[in-house]
Amino acid sequence: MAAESEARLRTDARRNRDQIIAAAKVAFTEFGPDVPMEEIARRAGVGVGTLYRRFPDREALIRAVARDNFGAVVADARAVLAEEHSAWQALVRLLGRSRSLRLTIQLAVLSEGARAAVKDDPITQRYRDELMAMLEEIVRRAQREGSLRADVGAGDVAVLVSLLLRRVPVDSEVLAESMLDRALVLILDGLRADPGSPLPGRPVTTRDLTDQATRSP
Amino acid sequence: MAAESEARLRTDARRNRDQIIAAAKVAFTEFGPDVPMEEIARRAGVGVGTLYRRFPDREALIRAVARDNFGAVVADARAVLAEEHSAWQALVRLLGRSRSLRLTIQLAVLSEGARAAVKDDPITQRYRDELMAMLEEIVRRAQREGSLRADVGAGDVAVLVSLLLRRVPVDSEVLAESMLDRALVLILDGLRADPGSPLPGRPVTTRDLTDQATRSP
DNA sequence: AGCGAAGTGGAGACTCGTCGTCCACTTAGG
DNA sequence: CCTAAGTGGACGACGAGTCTCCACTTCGCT
Repeated sequence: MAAESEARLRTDARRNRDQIIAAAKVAFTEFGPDVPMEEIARRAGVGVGTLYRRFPDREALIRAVARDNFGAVVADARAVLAEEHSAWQALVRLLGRSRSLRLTIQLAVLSEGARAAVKDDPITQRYRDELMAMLEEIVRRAQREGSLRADVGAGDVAVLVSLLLRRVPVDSEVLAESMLDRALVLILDGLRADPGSPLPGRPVTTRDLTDQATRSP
Repeated sequence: MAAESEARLRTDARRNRDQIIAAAKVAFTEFGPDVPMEEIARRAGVGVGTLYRRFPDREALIRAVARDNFGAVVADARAVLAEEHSAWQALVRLLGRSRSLRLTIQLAVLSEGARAAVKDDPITQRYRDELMAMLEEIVRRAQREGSLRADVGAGDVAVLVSLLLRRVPVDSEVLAESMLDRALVLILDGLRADPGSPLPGRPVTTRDLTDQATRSP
């Protein structure tokens, strides 16, 4: 349905639509999913009218961005998984903080509103499930190959990444980037296989994370 | 001056003032420093009028809360530093995610607005400097005793803690708590002394963090 | 126990930022 | 060259939050 109406777009309209999504990606990453619609329109070089014509409300836009972005991340992850034979290396590459992964987490995990908007979109849902499955697969393989500590679950990894990928309010972009690069390495070292300290509780699974909305017993 | 006017308060007024600060602490921790003034008043069991009479605007309230809270954290840290002879243990205890430490970071590091409000308050400033100095001291001692990896600075530690202490939007409080407990241990393991991976760049100092506002060259 | 100064609460006026519509105008493309 | 498709941005509506104002209550002194 959406695909149908999109396909029939006049070429200039199609171009504008793409620009809007691209602009929204950047704006969402930068300011979060509450950024004013007008800001997005401005960055896309279109009027708000055009934006609203294409996406009747913020939710629709968020959904479109989420699809686009989740798709990219899934493709990325698949590629990494295929190329890298060391599961640990795959994990490291996956967690390398990329723009799109950051936005994905922003939309899917943090931010109440965006989560709600995305929750019921079947396409995004499929992507998310696939992503989680891949993460679990990597964690399992890395543990089997002995590079990842055995007492963590994929959820633990996800929690750490989501902590790391949140927007940091530091003025200097460069400084922030390098700080986070270091933090990532430190965190990865904490995940390395060798006792270190015993972890409290039981491993966090991906289910633990996704169930958060359903308030299961 | 502030102290003078506070001292002259009628006992009931003084009580209300204390309740307001207590309520604000909780509300700030829970919703961030933008929580509506009315919400704070409600929790304190007073009217907004009373709130505004005591604190002419949000900034004034934030300043008062910051003083109160920083003071507590500093006292805490001092106690830990005195009791614990292992610097590593001191570090572990310090980073144990306490309510007040969380609020402190919230106000002093995250949140544009609060940072601005607090920046020029000399009392808070002194507390902050003292806290930073203590952290540096601990890091130095822990490195000398060989428990903390040598290639990190106090700033690295601060960055990790601030990552960890941000509000996590998970419905189940209990689950969130236990997840973060695990994340903390994982992060601490990454800080442990033993090679692991080489860190990129140079150690982040506390100066790197505090200079963020002044955009130095 | 009476009195004035100190303190209170909350209704509502006001501000501000954002949304989303509407329509006169422009443009793609047959 | 014509028209259906598309555009932009001014503008009214609106919700959330701030802060004032003042009739009323309470404290605590004598």
